[in-house]
Amino acid sequence: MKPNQIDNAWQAASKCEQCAIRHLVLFANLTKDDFDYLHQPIKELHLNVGETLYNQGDEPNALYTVRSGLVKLVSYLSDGSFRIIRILKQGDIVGLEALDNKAYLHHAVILKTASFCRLPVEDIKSLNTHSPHLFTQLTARWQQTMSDADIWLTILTKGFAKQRVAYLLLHLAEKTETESCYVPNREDMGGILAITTETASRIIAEFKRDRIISFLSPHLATIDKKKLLVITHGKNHDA
Amino acid sequence: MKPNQIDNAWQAASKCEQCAIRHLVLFANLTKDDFDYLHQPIKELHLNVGETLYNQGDEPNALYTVRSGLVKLVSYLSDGSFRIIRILKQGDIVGLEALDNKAYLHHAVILKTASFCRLPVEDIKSLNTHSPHLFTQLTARWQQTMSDADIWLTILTKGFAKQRVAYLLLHLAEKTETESCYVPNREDMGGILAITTETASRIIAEFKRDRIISFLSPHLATIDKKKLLVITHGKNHDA
DNA sequence: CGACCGATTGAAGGTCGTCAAACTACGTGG
DNA sequence: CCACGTAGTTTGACGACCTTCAATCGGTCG
Repeated sequence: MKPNQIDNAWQAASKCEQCAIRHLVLFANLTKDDFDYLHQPIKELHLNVGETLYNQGDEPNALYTVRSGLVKLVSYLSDGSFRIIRILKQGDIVGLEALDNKAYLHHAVILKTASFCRLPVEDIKSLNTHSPHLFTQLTARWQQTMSDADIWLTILTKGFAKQRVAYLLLHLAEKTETESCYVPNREDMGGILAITTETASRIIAEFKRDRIISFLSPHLATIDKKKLLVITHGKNHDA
Repeated sequence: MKPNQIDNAWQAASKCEQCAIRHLVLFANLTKDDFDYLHQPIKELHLNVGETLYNQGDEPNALYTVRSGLVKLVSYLSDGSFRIIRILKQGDIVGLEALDNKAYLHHAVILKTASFCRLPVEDIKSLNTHSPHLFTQLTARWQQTMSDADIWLTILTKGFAKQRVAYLLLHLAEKTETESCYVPNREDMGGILAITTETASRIIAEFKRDRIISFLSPHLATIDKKKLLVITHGKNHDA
């Protein structure tokens, strides 16, 4: 156990100009002059599965660019149950609400070992005051976030549980951009899709029997995208 | 039928400095100097129930502040069904995605006779380049939109249809801030809550029998907030 | 008046939640 | 090495809830 996850996770300052995923991140189109407005070098941090980047209600003084891994944003309801609001991958921004100076709105929990760049709110604001470049990127991120949220709302409230699970798997496969696909545990799937763990389990078990999904490890599997796509579209065609 | 809704809806330019709801709108904290960056006076427009402000895919060259009335953002799915993504009231911004220069993401349809201020995208961008005041407001609006979307996602995917209808009515009552409450037709309620028109109708009919809701006109009713609150919280207590 | 649209109600069936139990994997300790 | 406990997954049975399909009712408009 580390006495302080965050402190120990700090790495040497990143060099934004040479960043390998620069095209994906918030600072994508900043000029060399723009970087001079940063008060301190941007720091990078690494977190493991289950660790939290921040909690709901924490004072928000930074936002984070996801360099690798997966993060879930979790919100708890008055009855003790929870809902997973979003899942963020490489290039996404975690904690955009920090710009509004109030409080973080969710718990940000690591799903898959992740690394981040920490962007202090003051720097973002200062940069934005002096340069129009960042505004464009911020607009795009906001737009992206809204658009994602709309898709979730549209798809995840539509159709049978089976269709929703199929869609979720396809969505997660997009995020990883490989043949293998991260598969959340059944409880998290329930939290994402608004179904019970049992229902999630039944459907995943059925997919396994139908060879639609094959687990390589507890949270990693290969999926048959064609079959899943068919399931998302129509009714159950039992072959 | 008007040959062109938009043209005829134009009113004389509004005087932003004297706007009665200035504290609510995007230009809330602009200075007198800031307004000099506007290329043309801000125009106001009025639309009636069923008219559209813009359609999904339209080229986005303006965003709109809701001065009065109600607007629904509608998205159609591949199977022909639709989902209502958000409902916007006084002070909300319609078409924020215009800033990202691509296309409107939804159909914006008037639910209740509404008036808007039209804010050209070029003006917004120009203003933002010259003044930091607008950025603060934009951030706040984005934040508000995201926050609303999260609440919808959380609440509307949780619990029985009856609880969801109850919550929706309370939510709509908040929007109007009076004893009377706008009540969408049953099909729209279905589109919002991801239930069928029949289910929506059954629940509203039951609420009417239980004196929880009383219609003043087809789309206007008084509601018993206490009883509705009880319903949103717990299981069905048939009295 | 008759057509039409939306709201309402009924009946039947399917899906999913609830409660419960068995099973697996994993780590601990005897 | 094996017994044991814990946590997550799977499976079963039952019933409530909601969808589907259909018919009826009420109001408006031509």
